[in-house]
Amino acid sequence: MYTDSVTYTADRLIESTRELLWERGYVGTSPKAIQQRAGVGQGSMYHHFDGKPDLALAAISRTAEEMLAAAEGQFTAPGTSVERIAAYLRRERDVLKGCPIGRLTQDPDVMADPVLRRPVEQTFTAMRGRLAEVLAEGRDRGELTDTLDPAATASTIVAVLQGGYVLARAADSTAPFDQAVDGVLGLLAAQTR
Amino acid sequence: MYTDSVTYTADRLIESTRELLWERGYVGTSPKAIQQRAGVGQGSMYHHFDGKPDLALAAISRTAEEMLAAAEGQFTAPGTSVERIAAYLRRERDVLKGCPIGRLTQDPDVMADPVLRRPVEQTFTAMRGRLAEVLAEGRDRGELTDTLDPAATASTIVAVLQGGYVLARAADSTAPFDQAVDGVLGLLAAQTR
DNA sequence: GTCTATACGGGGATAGAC
DNA sequence: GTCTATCCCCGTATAGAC
Repeated sequence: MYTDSVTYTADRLIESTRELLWERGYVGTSPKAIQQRAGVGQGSMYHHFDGKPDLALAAISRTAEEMLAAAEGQFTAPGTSVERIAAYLRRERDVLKGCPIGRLTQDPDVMADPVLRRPVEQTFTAMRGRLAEVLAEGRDRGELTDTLDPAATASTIVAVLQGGYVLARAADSTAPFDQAVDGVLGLLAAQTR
Repeated sequence: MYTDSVTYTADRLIESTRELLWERGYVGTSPKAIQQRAGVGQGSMYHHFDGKPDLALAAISRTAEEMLAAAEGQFTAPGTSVERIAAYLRRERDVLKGCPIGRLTQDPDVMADPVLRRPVEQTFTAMRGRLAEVLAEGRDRGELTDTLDPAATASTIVAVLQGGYVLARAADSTAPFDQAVDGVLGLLAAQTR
């Protein structure tokens, strides 16, 4: 029964849930751990939220909103289509922590619950759609070749980001992430005219 | 104390561990679930393996070997550099299940254990290195432009694959994966001469 | 609103019989 | 080699007092 009327205690609970979901995923996060990190007692938690899924929904929704808003900041900045995409890909990130939304994709209990699943699905649908718009705009302005497929390329770019996190975590280094980003931007540069 | 001397029962345990790690990750997989899926009793499991980490190491190692061997099959096939990469990216895959190695990257307990972490790290290091070789070969043969960066592009390609899985799982559809692959191959086509 | 008590199954493993 | 018994702590709550 998550609503937006958030008290101070509830907010602390949501924040520690966000952190733990990011670090350990849904399956790896227990109510007890959430309470301890928030410095909130058992009774309080169950007073403000129905349980773990309810709390997770609040946390995931908040993270999803922030992610899209942050991206939008890059997309609406001045510059060419490719410049804005480069700014987005290269902006400051906690690369080794990975994507807080993308990681949920691997969580069987999240994917099995339609309510928890929805914000994850919508986030990526929105991201791909928005990037496709930016690319289409670049093409229409004559910045990009006519043969470039905005939708496919948008999916490629989002995939490079998500996959870059995977490579960085596997290597315990941001280097492969940066390489992957440099690589796709190099390929994209060849599409400018 | 995992070794390669594998009995029939031990093999069944390894196989069910592989499946469960793929479906639910390390944190989400219990010894009990492994035993039940393998049709093997508690005592048997602890006779053949020291415990969950030991069993996981056997499972992960086997999966990692298979993954690299499968990729090598595409890379050594006849055809141009780009053709072989396209064959690799487009080969039959269980896209919605994701990558059994890549998903471990999100598992805090796997990443925290150097022994379990190593095969994950090595798999991606090898994949990126091998793809870079294939690209460098294409460049040296004059199939690809001289300005293409083999190492960066290799990371991009592996990232597209890993990220493609994420997008597919988020959408519960293989479409974004296929789009991402088409997108990167489209960009790569512009590098051929 | 928050606290403590209580509950019940599961995770992960050990012990010893067969 | 495999089986059953047993262990202890944790996950995920519910109940009721304050």
